[in-house]
Order: sequence, then structure tokens, then C-alpha cells
Amino acid sequence: MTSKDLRITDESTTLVDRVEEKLLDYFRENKLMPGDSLPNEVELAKALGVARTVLREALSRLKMMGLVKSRTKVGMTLAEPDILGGMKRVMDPRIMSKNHLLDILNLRVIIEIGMSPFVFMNKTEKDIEELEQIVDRERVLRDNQLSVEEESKFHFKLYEMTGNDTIIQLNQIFAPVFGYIKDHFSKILDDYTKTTPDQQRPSHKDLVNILKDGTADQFQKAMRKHLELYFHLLHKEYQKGDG
Amino acid sequence: MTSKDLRITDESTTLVDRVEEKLLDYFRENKLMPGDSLPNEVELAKALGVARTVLREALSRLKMMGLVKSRTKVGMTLAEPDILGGMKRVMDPRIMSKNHLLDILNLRVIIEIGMSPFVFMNKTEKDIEELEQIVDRERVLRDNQLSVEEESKFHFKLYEMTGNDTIIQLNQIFAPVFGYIKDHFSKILDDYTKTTPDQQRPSHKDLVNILKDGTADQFQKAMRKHLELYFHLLHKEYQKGDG
DNA sequence: AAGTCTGTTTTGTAGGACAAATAGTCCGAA
DNA sequence: TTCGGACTATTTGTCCTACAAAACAGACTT
Repeated sequence: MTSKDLRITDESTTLVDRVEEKLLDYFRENKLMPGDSLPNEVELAKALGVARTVLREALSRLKMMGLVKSRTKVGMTLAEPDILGGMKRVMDPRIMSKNHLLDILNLRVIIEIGMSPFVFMNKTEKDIEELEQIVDRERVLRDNQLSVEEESKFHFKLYEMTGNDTIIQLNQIFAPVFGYIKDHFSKILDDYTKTTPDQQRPSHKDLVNILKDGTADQFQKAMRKHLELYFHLLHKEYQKGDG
Repeated sequence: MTSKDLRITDESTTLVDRVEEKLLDYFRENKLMPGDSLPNEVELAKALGVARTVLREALSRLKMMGLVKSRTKVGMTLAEPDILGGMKRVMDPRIMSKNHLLDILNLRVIIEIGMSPFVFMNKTEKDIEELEQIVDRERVLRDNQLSVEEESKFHFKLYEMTGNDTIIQLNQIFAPVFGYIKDHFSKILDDYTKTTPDQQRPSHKDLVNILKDGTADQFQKAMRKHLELYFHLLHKEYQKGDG
């Protein structure tokens, strides 16, 4: 047993927590749909047997997630939640554990590789043109690297081509994490780019060309290669945490 | 201009919303780290110029995300947030728009394809054995399909092999969505399995064998093929939405 | 029929009171 | 001295009341 297992969880469930649960149960059991209206606060509080303030603290949480909307006089209605609403607010690399950061980086790499078949499927003339413009504007810095802005602009366009709003949002939410990682693991990343021949690392330009004239499979492999340095980083840093 | 552009957004930002923002700003500006303690509620409310009830509604949101912890007498402390905390609560396929559901399905497919290099990298003898056990227990139903439980058990093990807690959690949170999709798009899925020769659809058994004796590239391609029916579903249903 | 006014309902905000938990202190006994 | 128990002060948790603000509904006016 490690010291981690000894810590007191102290999950002293508060009344607000339970009310929040109850509300969600209530929505599900009554099969409420977006647009359906809820009882007013006073009634709800009475039905739940709690003070209005407690009810409102629970409702406040659901409002943050977009599940509940309210307007004076009109009352409260259910709505389709913004599942990323909470994440958007609290994503801050500064306060995240190293392992958590690596998890997110890993997830990003996974998404970029996994989405490449869809990017290839959805590509249009216009997309290719835009990508070419982005690539043409890129200015190479030291060690064949790009600025963070240029780097992310290119990848953002690829995300856009998935046509998947959730994924696009996810990329935006994760963005600060990569900036942070590039800063804090720059040594490992630099070492890798210096010791790996450029030919083994497809540039953005190469990717566009393959997307344009190659096959879906070639594109995915190239993306995989393009992201290889993160494989390297993940492999090296996850190891450390285990020890 | 479509009718969608006419709707009243009514983003009447409430005081609680602004206090929530202010708190997050305050945390960032003061570079608070997990473990650091916050001023007590009365002081905070005074500093913000709002009633304690309002402050508490804002804090309640941050507590839901795990960013703030509180204990009587001790006070409040900052903690590393659970970025999926909000999502976990409100993920309910019943109330999600079709496009949103497809986005999630798409994301799952993307993750499963993208994670296959990592699954291959991380595989151990023990993992293979477990997978073989899972596959051996599987009972084929009509049309070469499996029960939802068996299906998800196999894939869950693959997620586990990524060693990425965030991704494992994400899979669990998404699980209800797939159940829902399998129910509601069963016609399309059944049609596909009926009209596509079994040889073109790698079974779980095939996947394990490739994972065991094949290459990383073969494994990824097999995963891609295994998920092909979802490509089919996504292609067909996303189309509809556009019209 | 159209616009205006007024009353009423419901959420939004404020503030006070007390309960419950518990860290810290002090005191007394082994 | 050290341990334990009682007390105290502090802070969050819960309840309650009051009023402000928004906006729907219906009556009333022109």
C-alpha cells in the first residue's frame, strides 16, 4: 500500500451534491426533453425538502453546463447541455499534474491520428487551397521549427475539416496545454528534432501534398510520422512517472 | 438569413456568472496552486461586493468541477480539477441533438483508431491473455453480432491498455451514447452487416491475433476495418443533417 | 384593433440567523 | 512530561425572509 492509499477521501457528500443528483434523476425519470419547463424554485425546494438557497446552488451547477436555462417570470426550462462547458472553464495546465498533462497530450495525438481518415474523406479543393496558403505563409525558425501560432493554425484547419464541432471545441480547449508542454518540455522536443533527420519528419507542406495527391493511408502514416516527436516525449515522460 | 439566426440569444449574463469569472481570474492572477487556501466566504463576498449567496452559487460550480474543496473550519482550498466532472453528469443521449450524438460517435471512432498505435506499443503478454479470454467467452448472436456488454468489454480492455486515465474515463462517459446509437440506428447497422461479407469485417478474435503476431500498422488497419460500419453510419447520417 | 398601463408571477440578489464540524488551546490527570 | 478531554473560536452548511427586476397576461383606453 502506497501513501496515496492512506489519504482521507472525505467525500462528505453535502446537501447540494445530493440535490444535484436528485434533480438529474428527476429529469431522467420524467423523461424531460429540451424545452420542457421545470416547476418554479419555491415548489421544487419544497418538494425536495430543502431551502431555496441550496436548490439554487445545485441549479447553478446545471446552469453552468447549459442543462438548465432560466428567465425571470418565464421560469426554468431544460436545454441540451454543453458537455464541454465545465472543461472549458477549469482547463489550466499550470495546476494540472504532469501525468494529467501527458494524458491530454496523448489524447490530442490520438485524435489527430484517428481523425486523419475523416480529414482525407472530407477534403475539398477549397480546403487544400487554404492549407497551401497557410503553409506558404509559414516562416521556419531555428531547427526547422515553427512558431506556436503557425503550428496551431495549420492543425486547427485540419480539425475544422473533420466538420465535427465537438472535436473543434476540444482542440481549442486543449490549446493552452500544448503551449505549456512546448515550453516545459522544450529540451526533450529540441533534442529530438536535432537528432532526427528532417526527411523522417514530414513538414506541413509534405502533409498538404500527400493530402492532395496521396492516398488516405499515406496521409495517416504521414500524420503519424509528423507527430512522432510526441510519441517520443510521451514514452520518455510517462516512464518517469512509473518509477 | 435562416430562421436560426433570428432567435434571441438572451445571454443575459447574471451576477453569478460574472463572479464565477472573477474567481477564475483571481486564481490565475494570483497563481494559486492546488493546496493553496482561499479567503473565507465572508471576506470573498465582501471583496467581490456581492452577497454570500451569490458567491456560494459561483463556488458551487467550481466545487462540482473539483477545482475548489471546502471543509468547515478549515476553509476552502484550490485543487486540481476533474476536467470531465461536468461532462460525466450531463451526458444523456436522450436529450442530445442528432448531430451532437454523431459528433460523439465520430470522436469515439477517431479515438479508437488513433489509440491503436499506443495499444500496440503497450501490449503485454498478460493483456493478450485477457483479451483472448474475453474473446473466448463471446457468444455470437444473429448476423455475426455480439451483445452490447461483450462488445464494450472488449473495447474497454483496449482503452485500458492505453494506460491513459482520461481516455478510459471518456470511454465510460460515452458508453451510454453508443448503446443509444446502436438502438436507434440499428436498421442502418444491421443492413451494413448483412450486406458486407464477414471477411471484410475483422472480428475481435482477428484483432487479438493481429495484435499478438502482426505489426502496429496491420493492427491499426484492422481496427479501421473493424469500425468501418460506423464510418458508414456517420457518412449516411451526417449527410442527412446537411440537407 | 392596436397600443398602454397595471398587476402578478418568477427568478435574481441581499442579508441575517443558526447548526455543524473541527482546528487549536487550555487544563487536568496519569 | 504527555496524553486526553473539555472548551472556544472560526468557518462552512443550511434555512429563512425580504425585496428588486424582468416580463407575461389581462384589462383598459383610444
